[in-house]
Amino acid sequence: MKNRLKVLRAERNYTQAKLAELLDVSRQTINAIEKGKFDPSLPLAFKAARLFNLKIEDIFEDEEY
Amino acid sequence: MKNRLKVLRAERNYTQAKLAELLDVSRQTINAIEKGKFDPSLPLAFKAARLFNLKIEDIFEDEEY
DNA sequence: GCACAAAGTCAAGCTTACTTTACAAAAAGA
DNA sequence: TCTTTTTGTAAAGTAAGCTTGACTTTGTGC
Repeated sequence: MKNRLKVLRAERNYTQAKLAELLDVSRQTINAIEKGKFDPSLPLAFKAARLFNLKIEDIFEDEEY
Repeated sequence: MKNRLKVLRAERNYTQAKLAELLDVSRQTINAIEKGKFDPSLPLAFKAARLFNLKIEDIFEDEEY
């Protein structure tokens, strides 16, 4: 699953640590998700969408087609 | 996390078993999600959204506000 | 070049998503 | 009522999401 977290972070000048704090997860979790090591849980995806004022689909892209 | 799976199923006359098959998970997983026992993974949420031609947000409702 | 911040990564452990098997309760049809 | 389908639930196991702590690598500014 691809995602635009890195770009969204850059737009707001957030570090991985800052984003982690805002989403209430560890910095390593943000790093792992950005790096595609695993997908976020649905609740975490919702939190990110809320934070960035976007739809989940606008942040995460399902590649299973 | 609330969800409209039961209603969407009803609209299409799907049993839990049928929906499970279409989403490639076990029947118990569908039952557990409908019953609120746990949240689906993000990939599974995407699959459901694709199946019903809806946005994830139109099926699953985050209650964390 | 050096110092510091940011990003990347690893291991061990815990929690949650999901599996299979199995059985009971409820609903629906004859 | 009896029979069958559907739903609910439980136990035990595996896999994925996430944690903390620690360390290395990369980037940036002076």
